[in-house]
Amino acid sequence: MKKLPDKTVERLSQYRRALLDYLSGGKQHIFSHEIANLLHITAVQVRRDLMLIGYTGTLRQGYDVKELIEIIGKIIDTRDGQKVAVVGIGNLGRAIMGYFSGKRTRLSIVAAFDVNPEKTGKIYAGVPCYNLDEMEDIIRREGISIAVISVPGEEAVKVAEALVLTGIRGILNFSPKPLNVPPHVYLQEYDMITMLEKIAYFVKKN
Amino acid sequence: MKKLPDKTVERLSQYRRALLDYLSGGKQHIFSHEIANLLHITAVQVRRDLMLIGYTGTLRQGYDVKELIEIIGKIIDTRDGQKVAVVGIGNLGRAIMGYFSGKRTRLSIVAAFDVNPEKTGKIYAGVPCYNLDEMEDIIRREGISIAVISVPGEEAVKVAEALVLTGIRGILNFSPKPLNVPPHVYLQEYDMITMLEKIAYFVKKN
DNA sequence: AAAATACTGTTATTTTTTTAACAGTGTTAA
DNA sequence: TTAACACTGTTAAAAAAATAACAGTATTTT
Ligand SMILES: NC(=O)c1ccc[n+]([C@@H]2O[C@H](COP(=O)([O-])OP(=O)(O)OC[C@H]3O[C@@H](n4cnc5c(N)ncnc54)[C@H](O)[C@@H]3O)[C@@H](O)[C@H]2O)c1
Ligand SMILES: NC(=O)c1ccc[n+]([C@@H]2O[C@H](COP(=O)([O-])OP(=O)(O)OC[C@H]3O[C@@H](n4cnc5c(N)ncnc54)[C@H](O)[C@@H]3O)[C@@H](O)[C@H]2O)c1
Repeated sequence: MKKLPDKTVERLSQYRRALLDYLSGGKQHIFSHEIANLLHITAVQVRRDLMLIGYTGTLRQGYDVKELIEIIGKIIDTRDGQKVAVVGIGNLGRAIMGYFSGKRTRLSIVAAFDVNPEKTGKIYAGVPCYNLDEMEDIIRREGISIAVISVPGEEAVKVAEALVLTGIRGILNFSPKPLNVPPHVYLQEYDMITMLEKIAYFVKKN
Repeated sequence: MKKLPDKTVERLSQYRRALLDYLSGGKQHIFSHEIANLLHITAVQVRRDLMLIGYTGTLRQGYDVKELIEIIGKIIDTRDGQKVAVVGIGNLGRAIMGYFSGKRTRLSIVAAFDVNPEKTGKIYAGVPCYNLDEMEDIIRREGISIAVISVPGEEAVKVAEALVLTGIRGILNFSPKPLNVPPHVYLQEYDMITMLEKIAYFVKKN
């Protein structure tokens, strides 16, 4: 299938979670406008996204919830799930590890890395924390494809370079330093200060 | 001035931080392509953004760094800065508080709210944590205009409704529940699982 | 059985964002 | 003093995303 638009993929992930929730309410089918209500978007957008993935509902009945969840899974997930590493087990890194632990999902955090000897060797949220030296080995051995960077800004650039060398395929960067990675590595940056300053701008009365 | 595009505002925030960094290197002026290199974007985009804010550099010299920093400040910041509250002092909430503490910026976290009596009454990263009951009072009294939501998903919708009633003007939501706020409240959602699943999709070999 | 209704799927349009093209201009080099 | 150069600022074009328009169809209502 042709690559889907970025924003459509984001919404598919959200549809799936909303639908899993909805399933527990016992209903088997759902209309586009109902999905739209769950996410506070429009029904057109939902239908357009579903069109793009080639899933077609039934007239007057809407979409089969289980089927749709499954289809979305086929698009997003790999057969065996993908493995994730967190680099930098500070306050944010630990919050992330804690948050993911126990969530059943096709994405599992299987390794953490840090340089602080007080942290390496320990287990955080059930996941071992290794020294940065071991990163390449372990990422290759475990087949980890995605990394989360939560080291201080000054370190992030070096860490990203090292990650690229390990053959990682995707990076989620929480440090405020813009990273530069080759095109075969999918990079998603999230800079909290930028987001807050953006809000500040739009909130400001002129 | 006319409202700037969303993405331009994001980049302005990033320009400013990159420029502050650059200033410490002692240089007074900077070219568009140098700014571009700092953020790993293109020089055209930089020049276009600066055009939109009406700032004009000098030929052959580029932009005056201090001046540009100041102009961006005029656009993003308010005279007295804006006050921020964090609702939900769990792992993520505390990480955020810790991260912001001591950063000199025009955005300051001045209050935290939680429902857990073990947390309320305490000070986190220099900021008092109040009971949720007091939220409306304190937000109004302090003139807090921006809130960060880091409560569990099930609570987020209620919290957001309560926040809207306090007269808050902007919300940054970290819970995975999509929120619905009136148009005068600027909402920015950040759903970490969605972002990771998006990466998973683009990283997946087909 | 005709008309109204309530949906889906798709194409068309609009809006937003990025990228490209290029005219203008002071500066250096020939 | 003319040509080449190295920049900026702006307009034009392209790409991405959201929104609107609408045709198609099974079902219900009249
Ligand atoms: N805490 C937050 O809420 C928050 C918010 C926004 C952005 N951030 C960003 O996330 C990053 C981490 O923030 P934090 O609050 O967790 O910081 P922190 O100082 O608590 O943690 C940083 C961790 O990274 C480790 N580290 C340092 N250099 C390393 C390296 N080269 N390789 C591996 N590990 C290394 C440190 O030992 C430490 O454990 C920073 O870039 C920060 O800007 C954090
Ligand atoms: N921890 C992470 O890295 C992470 C990552 C992604 C998303 N999130 C989201 O952020 C939110 C918080 O995550 P966390 O890991 O900090 O969870 P947490 O359970 O550690 O903390 C939640 C906090 O919210 C408080 N709370 C509960 N109901 C409340 C209410 N009605 N009003 C005020 N406070 C209330 C709790 O007392 C607790 O202190 C969740 O929605 C989670 O999905 C967290």
